[in-house]
Amino acid sequence: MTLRADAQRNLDRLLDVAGECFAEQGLDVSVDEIARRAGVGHGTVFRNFPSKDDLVIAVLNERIRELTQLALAARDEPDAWEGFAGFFRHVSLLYAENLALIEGLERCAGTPEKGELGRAVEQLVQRAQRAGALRRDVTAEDVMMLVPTAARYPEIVLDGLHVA
Amino acid sequence: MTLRADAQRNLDRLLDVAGECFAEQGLDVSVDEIARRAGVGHGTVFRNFPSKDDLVIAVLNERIRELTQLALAARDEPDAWEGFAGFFRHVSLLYAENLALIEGLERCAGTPEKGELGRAVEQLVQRAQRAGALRRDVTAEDVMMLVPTAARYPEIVLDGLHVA
DNA sequence: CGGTAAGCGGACTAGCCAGTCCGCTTAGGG
DNA sequence: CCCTAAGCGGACTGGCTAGTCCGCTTACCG
Repeated sequence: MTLRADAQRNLDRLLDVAGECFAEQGLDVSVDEIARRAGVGHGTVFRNFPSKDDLVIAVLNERIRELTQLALAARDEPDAWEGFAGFFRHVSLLYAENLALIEGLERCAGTPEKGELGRAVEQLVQRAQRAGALRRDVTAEDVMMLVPTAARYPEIVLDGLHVA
Repeated sequence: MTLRADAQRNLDRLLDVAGECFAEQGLDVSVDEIARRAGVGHGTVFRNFPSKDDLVIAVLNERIRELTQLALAARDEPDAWEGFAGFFRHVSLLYAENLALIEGLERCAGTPEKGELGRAVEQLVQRAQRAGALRRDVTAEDVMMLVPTAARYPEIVLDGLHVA
């Protein structure tokens, strides 16, 4: 079962615009505003996503998949600490320019996307710990919790995480 | 011009209850709920505070004055780094159990209370820096920005701030 | 103890929100 | 090109919010 061409265009545009709105203004933007900026009626939003929450989760899951790709790439860096630190810096930047990540990531607990991200970051953390470069008393979850602050001060937090 | 005894009781109770509500649930609690928990009608809230925002600021200013007292006490600690670190740990705890601080402190920019707090923290920071124990590239403002994350991981962030 | 103004609180308004529904439009297969 | 169902969007609902207002209550002064 495939969508009509115009419907598919609207859906794509909707996800793009919703991503921008949530990033700029946080998850409290009204569905009306998203629909207006996407050039559709808000009825169209609710046909594609039964509730606003479903739209939020769809957008966040896209962002989470991107984070997972970053983590997997960082795992392939030759130096374990540099791989970890590079990932941390990159994610900090993304958080700094995306309110949706700060406000909404915990809503995705339990989704398969969040699980994959968790596993990827865990590998990164364990590799850096085995190399003796990362404090042994932090978990992957701790690391992700530290990112929001780190968004403005990544080097200070990295210094606190580093074993010299 | 002094308040009638019952009116004064209501006002005190209102500030207490509002402080609790904002701490537990954040600044989005409705005025209705605060009034109900304080045992008054919500008309009474708006007689004391022209808008909800005025109530929020009144509550936050109380918290800020408490923080300022902590900073002034920390300045009198014999060891400059321990004074700073103790203040940082204490404030982290307060943030961890008070949503209002996380959500609302920036609203108080410009109030005299916020100015005093800024000056007190600045003294603390400069003393620790003169003692060679605190990174020279952070300002008092940076320190206060780091607290929210530090609420869960104060020792890691302190380690990042410390000069060994 | 009685008069009065300070104080009270709930009914009311206006605005915003998510979510529903249905008559109109139009894409696209035959 | 025409027919039809997929898709559209805006009018509508219901619930929640901050803020207003006024008739009733009660603290407290003389």
